[in-house]
Amino acid sequence: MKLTSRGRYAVMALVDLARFDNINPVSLRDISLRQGISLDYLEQIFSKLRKKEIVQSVRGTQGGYVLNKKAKEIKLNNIFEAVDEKVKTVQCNKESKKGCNGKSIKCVTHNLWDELENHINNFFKEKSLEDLVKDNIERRI
Amino acid sequence: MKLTSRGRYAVMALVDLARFDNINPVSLRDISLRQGISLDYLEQIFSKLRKKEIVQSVRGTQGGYVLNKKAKEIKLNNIFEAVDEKVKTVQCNKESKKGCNGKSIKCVTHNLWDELENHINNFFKEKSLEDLVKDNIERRI
DNA sequence: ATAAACCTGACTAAAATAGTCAAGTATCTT
DNA sequence: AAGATACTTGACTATTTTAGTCAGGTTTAT
Ligand code: FES
Ligand code: FES
Repeated sequence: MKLTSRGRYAVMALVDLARFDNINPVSLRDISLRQGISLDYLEQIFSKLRKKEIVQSVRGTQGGYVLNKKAKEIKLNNIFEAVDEKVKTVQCNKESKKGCNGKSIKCVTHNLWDELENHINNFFKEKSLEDLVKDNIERRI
Repeated sequence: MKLTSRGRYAVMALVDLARFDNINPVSLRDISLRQGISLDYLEQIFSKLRKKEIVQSVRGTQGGYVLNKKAKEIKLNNIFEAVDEKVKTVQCNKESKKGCNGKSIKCVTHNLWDELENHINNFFKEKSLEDLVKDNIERRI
């Protein structure tokens, strides 16, 4: 199981944004430079974040992005959902002969993976962007 | 983040094995049929499980595999480790200019991913094969 | 002997990921 | 009005990983 870059970048970028958007919108170029993430890739990611109303865009010179909610109200699971970083542990193939078909037949481990999925998602639901920013400021990164 | 088939199959197969190895070794062919997993793929997986001493093989006719430890002592993290299903959340690229280089420079989210990794691994360390078998018997699957 | 079952390594196809590239549009500054 | 900055979109590509196949063994009970 691994975390994809897309998910990781989304969180990195938003932590950056949360720290610097107090005065002016933050341009993706700045985030790109500070966090070492490809500008083009950031654009893809922010397009998704905007559609899910996690950030707001400001076009034109001096434009950029701003958080669309309080950092406290943005949880990790919201971010991941927005960028399609979903936790998927079950198989449950519609048309498998044996085992994982999800409906009538559940494989011997189905419940286990369900538990795991919840376990992970709980972690994401608890953490807010604000928590992350605070952590960072404390450690002076 | 998703669980790979290899990891899922390894656990499915071992749960099956744990239920049926009391009298005779269990052949991969039987597991393949019961769980709907490709025999060739199972062989790859069991080769790894054997090397990590989670199962023991019995060659020849009527051969098969047997658990090498008590089901209670086999934890999920042992299984995953054996089949290289590792949890990887950090990036920490050795040679990245900005951000994740892991040594001197840690990106703004490094600690978060570390926490996540621990969170997930704790789940794996707690669950034993015995727990899973019991669950299954209770639910009469 | 022979069949069942383990053993091994190489090979391949498909999917997902991590980007890149190109051609815009909107808005601020001068 | 011109130019620069920065958002917007969609298509395209390379790389990597995963999942699975295949072929050719060896061991051992009967
Ligand atoms: S994971 Fe859902 S039935 Fe196997
Ligand atoms: S994840 Fe370790 S430095 Fe970014």
